[in-house]
Amino acid sequence: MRPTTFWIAIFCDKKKVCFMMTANEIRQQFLDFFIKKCGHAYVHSAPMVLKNDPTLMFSNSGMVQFKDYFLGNRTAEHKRVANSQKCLRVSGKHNDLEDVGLDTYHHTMFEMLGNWSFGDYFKKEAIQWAWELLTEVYRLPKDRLYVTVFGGDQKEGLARDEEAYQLWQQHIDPSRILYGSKKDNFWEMGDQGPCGPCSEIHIDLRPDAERAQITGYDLVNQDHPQVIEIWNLVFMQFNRKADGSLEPLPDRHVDTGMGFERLVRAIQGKVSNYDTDIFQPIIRQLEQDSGKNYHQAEKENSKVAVAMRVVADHLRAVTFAIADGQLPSNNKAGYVIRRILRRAVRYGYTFLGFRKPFICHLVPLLAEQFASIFPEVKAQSDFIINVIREEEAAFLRTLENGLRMLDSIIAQSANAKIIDGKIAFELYDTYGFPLDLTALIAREHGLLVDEAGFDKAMQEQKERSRNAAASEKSDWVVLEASEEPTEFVGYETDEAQARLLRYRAISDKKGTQYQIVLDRTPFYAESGGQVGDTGLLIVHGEHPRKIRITDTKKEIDQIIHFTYDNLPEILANTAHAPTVTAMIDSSRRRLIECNHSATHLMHAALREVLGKHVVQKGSLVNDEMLRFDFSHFAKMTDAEIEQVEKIVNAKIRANIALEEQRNVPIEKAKAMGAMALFGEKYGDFVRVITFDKNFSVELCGGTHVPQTGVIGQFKIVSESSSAAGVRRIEAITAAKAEEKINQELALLNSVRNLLKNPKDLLKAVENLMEEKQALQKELEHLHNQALQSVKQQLLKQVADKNGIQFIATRVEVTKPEALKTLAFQLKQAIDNLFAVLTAEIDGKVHIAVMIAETLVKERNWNASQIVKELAKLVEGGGGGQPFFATAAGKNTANLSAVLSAAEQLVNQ
RNA sequence: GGGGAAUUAGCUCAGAUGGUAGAGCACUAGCUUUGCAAGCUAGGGGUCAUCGGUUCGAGUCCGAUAUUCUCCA
Repeated sequence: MRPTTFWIAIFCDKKKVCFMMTANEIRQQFLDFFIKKCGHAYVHSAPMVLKNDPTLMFSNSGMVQFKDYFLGNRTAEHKRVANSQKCLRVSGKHNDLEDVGLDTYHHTMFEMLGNWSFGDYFKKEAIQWAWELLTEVYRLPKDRLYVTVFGGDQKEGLARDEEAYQLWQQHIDPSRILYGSKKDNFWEMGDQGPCGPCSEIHIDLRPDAERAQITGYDLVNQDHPQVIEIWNLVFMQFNRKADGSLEPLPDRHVDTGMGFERLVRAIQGKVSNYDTDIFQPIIRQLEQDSGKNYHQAEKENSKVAVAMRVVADHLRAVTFAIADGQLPSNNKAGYVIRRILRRAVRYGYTFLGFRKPFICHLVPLLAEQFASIFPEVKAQSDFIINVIREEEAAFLRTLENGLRMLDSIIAQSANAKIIDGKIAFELYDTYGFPLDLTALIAREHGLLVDEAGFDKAMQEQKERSRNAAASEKSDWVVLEASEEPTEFVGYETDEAQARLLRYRAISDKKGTQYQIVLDRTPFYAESGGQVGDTGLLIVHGEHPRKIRITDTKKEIDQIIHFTYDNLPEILANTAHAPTVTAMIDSSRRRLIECNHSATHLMHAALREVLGKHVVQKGSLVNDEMLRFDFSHFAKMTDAEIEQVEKIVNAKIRANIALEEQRNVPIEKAKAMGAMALFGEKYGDFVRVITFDKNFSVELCGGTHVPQTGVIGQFKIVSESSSAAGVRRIEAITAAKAEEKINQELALLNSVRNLLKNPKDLLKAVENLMEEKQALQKELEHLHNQALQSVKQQLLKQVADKNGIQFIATRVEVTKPEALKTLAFQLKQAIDNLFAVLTAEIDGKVHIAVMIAETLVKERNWNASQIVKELAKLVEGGGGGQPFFATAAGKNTANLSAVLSAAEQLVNQ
């Protein structure tokens, strides 16, 4: 990474010309300062989207990727590290998604600059370096800076952080140091885990006149938009346990986080993060595309400015998420991304007048902007653009539907002057219409929305969901303390002796499960798409006991075994850390391995057949099948699918031996041509799986067949789309494939037998279908003809009675539908018609009454009422319209009575 | 995992309260035009997602299934 070395000249303070650092330069100076001057190692940002952490969906701060170091689960490779971490926050104290864009300094996606000490330096250096960087390198005015230190907490029994106070005094006047409460100055990762006092640096960016009136000291931590925290130095020295108590950590760490966007704003002297060169290029593009002016809108306090901020912010979140492999979808992390994108579309739709996808056009700008620090966006920009465009288009359609629906609701509610809260919620729920948008449109029509009703409906829905989820974790029961991560021996063996180190209970609606940690295990934990192993733990002792393992998962690099068996009871009489024999379900594992190795072969084959743009976007491997999602823009043709199958099966027959290399330096692995995935966090050393070094080389932690011949057979069963620009293939291997092929062949055989073994089966079926259609047409035609002749006869029977063209007769037809058709045809042929047609079909009497519209009006006759009267005679019922009605009854003996009753009607 | 909605012609969609399945675009033919673009006229095209139920009668009401969308966790 090289600093971009151009300067932008700008005018500030009207007269003075000063030079302003670009955002890219500011970031680079931070990294240079800690790396070159203070001996830190640079670490690339972890993916913004997390894969193996059940407690968190996204990196929400810089420390997430270092969590294990703080927890003591792993020792750091470098004791001093500096980085810029991509972060995403959509909920929390200040980061509720619905608030972002309303102000000028909160974001969903942001960068967090940080310097880190893992058991190395502590408060002294952290404070000194922070001060030096801000005041000497960035030359921020000292008279605008304030710092806070932890003021102690009686309830926790924690003293003031005098040490930090003393250290700060060496740099800054005591009148600029504030003591803070536990809320502001004691940092915790969550309910449990490492924590400690922190010290924040705040900056007062108000104009001098305002500063003279009220001092910045009084505005620190008061939510003033111009007096803001820019850097938080966290000194981790405690571990919070599940029962709430604190214990000192063996090693003390430093974790600092500086909000990059705010820092840039402070250095560039702007009143808003969005006025910095991080956001301005995007906003300028938006101005061009929408024909609206941002700063004008800002002055007028119009929603146009909010909308541009929302779009500029959300664009970043969505783009980086997709670059890290998280596509918008309908659940979990994917749903968060979808919601963010939709919020941006909504604002663009309502306030910027966009009716077609517009966010996707901004991606190239962003890709260029971050090319040096986060190249993953530029490398995939075509793909990202496609995904965003499709998602935008889909939501715009939904929006239009909702608007139509809202229109009709407004039309119906015009008298009530209020829109039912339940309906507003339905709009929100089904069409993604937020309340404010519904309210806005309602207001334009002079209506209000019942907000209380909306909240109630929302609350009810949340309640339903919560009851369905909710789980509770107990503390770990530690049988033997250990800081080593579990050793995985499953590459070599299916069975191993191990010690049971700790376990805990997890309860939810479905019952209680136990999680188990061993010192070593052959159980593969679900990862990289490969499902976790199942199997048994046998607890040794006088009375050996079995623990059935139903699943194995990773939790921040710990291998966790899951069981529903009652662990406290099983372990009741065992000494601490009992010895167990851990054995996986081997036959299941062998099937999984076939599918996993086949996935690698298929991945390589796809790249050969479709092109190098094919990149894995998701993978599932279990004992039944494999599922593989990859980037590709068109449906695969049958020929392409066939070719992929052919290549994979050829490689299987070639019986290529597995080549497994562990602890390969990542750079070397890449040089070998190994496919690494975006959005996947790799360590410095990786495992490389090769099947023929000229064919398939992948970084992979999963388990594989020893040679490809074991797979036996490979068969693609479906190819479909899973998202915009992403195709999904499902395939089967080994015995499953054989079974499937045999089934299909058997099916084909029985069809062939049915058709008496024709030469060309396909042609035979086609003929059959054509013939059937022709016959159907002909039958219809004949039916019509038959009806025509009946109609001709009926026409002759029509007689004039008192000026009414009357007919009442029984006809021979086979379907009730025919009575109806005849009645309508008679009506078309004869004016002033009064027709009563009856027929006996399937043991029931059917009656149809047709009355000319003129008679309906003149004589006030009603076919519906008449038919009801007539139906009574045959113990039936019926109804219809005034001019035409039908009925049916079961008393066939009285059929003629119906006809004479009809005659009487006319004679009256 | 839970709630809600949608599925009608090749495509995009209408079809209050159950009562003879429709429009626009696309398609075919004829006419108009030097040709194109287009216009006019006529026509073909439907298992109203599937299965079952209620009813004299179901695209419409009820139940199940499938697929898609949507909201919540």
